[in-house]
Amino acid sequence: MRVVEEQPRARDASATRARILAAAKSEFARLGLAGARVDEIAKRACANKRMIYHYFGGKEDLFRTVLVDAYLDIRGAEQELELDHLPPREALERLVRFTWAYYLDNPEFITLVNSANLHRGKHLKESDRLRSASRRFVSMVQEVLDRGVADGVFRPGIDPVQLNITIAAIGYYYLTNRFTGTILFERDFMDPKALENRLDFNIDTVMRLVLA
Amino acid sequence: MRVVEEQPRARDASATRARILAAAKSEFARLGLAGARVDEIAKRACANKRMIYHYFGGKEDLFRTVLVDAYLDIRGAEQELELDHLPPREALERLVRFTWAYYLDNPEFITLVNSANLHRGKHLKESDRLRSASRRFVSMVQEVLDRGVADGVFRPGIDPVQLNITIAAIGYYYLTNRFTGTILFERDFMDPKALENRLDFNIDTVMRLVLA
DNA sequence: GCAAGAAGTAACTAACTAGTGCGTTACCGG
DNA sequence: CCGGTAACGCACTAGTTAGTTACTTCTTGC
Repeated sequence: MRVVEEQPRARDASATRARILAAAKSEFARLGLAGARVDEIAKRACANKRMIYHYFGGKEDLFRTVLVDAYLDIRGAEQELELDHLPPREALERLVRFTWAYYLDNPEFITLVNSANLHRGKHLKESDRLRSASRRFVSMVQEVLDRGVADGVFRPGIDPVQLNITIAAIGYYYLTNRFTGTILFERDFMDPKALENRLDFNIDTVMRLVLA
Repeated sequence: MRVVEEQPRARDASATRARILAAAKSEFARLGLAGARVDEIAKRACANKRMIYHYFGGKEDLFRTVLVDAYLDIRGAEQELELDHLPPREALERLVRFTWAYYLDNPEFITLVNSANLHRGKHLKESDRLRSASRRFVSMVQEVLDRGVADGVFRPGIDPVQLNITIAAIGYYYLTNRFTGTILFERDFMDPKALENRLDFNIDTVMRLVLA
């Protein structure tokens, strides 16, 4: 029996922290806060459990960090859409498409948000960064609406927050409830054609909602 | 110190079973499958933990029963709407109002569905009762749509499943994410006026979606 | 009125789980 | 090159948790 000499890993604090965060995001998304296991997160991160407590304090603090990161990621991506470079109708359609694509590409985001709300939002209560990022997002949509009204293509008086909620809702609900949906409605919610149909339906819904 | 003589409770299998089920529904809704505690469910049901294993088999089986019951309840309530007695527009508005009111009156339903989907729907996979209840529900909406098209008030070609998903989504998302929503958008999602506004917005959304 | 099964209880267990105490090792500024 | 600090790892613990064993008590059909 030959013993393979294990190299002690080169020390890299930020890389270890990042690996833990990535593993935690995946585990919390998959199993929720209560279902996730600290030992498993450490194992998947190829880090010692002790490091989780060193960098993040504890399971709940790690969860909080994962949540804030996830929200900052989507809010950051939204800012890069450059909706102000597009005519109002195209800008709004682009937002609907982006939201749908983001949920599809980042399925952990949805379950993390569900977990955050299962815990009544207590892990996000005092995050000013998130609040200001959201504020910027709402005013971005407000601007698109204003331009649309000025151009006469959108009807006036639409609340941008309600519109945002609806844009998120019609994509989010379909995807988060795809398992029960697939069972109850006896159609494969994740079939590429079904996904395409849903996106088309959603764009139509939003357009009919705002068009003058 | 006077010892109060405890009456042994009259034996009532179905009542005990029902108490366990009610307590389980509340606990699973509050904390999820992983977060709920069997001991706590027994305690809240004023039942011995052994009875849970006696009546339901185990924690996961209890969860499954809670989920099926919850779905059968909403599907049953929908059947009592008698949409076929109303003109198409009123029928559809009634469905939107009902869905919203049901979520508001049964907040556990939403978190149970979220939990079911976190576990990828595995607890509902082979429930034929749910599938047939859903089928009846879809055809009920289909009929309303058909009548609306025949009357010339609804445009043709609307998929009743997509419509149902949207009607559910715009209420469900607002309510399930009310905690993060309240924090991020800095408005009280549960304020009575806010709830009223949301319902109005949703009715408007659905009507614009279907009207010819 | 009595046998037998059903309802109910208490105490237990084996496995797990978040968190820690404490020692070791690499790296970096001086 | 060396001393201190930050990164890292092992092994443990105290408390939980789902599930069970072994028993008592009530109810009901005959």
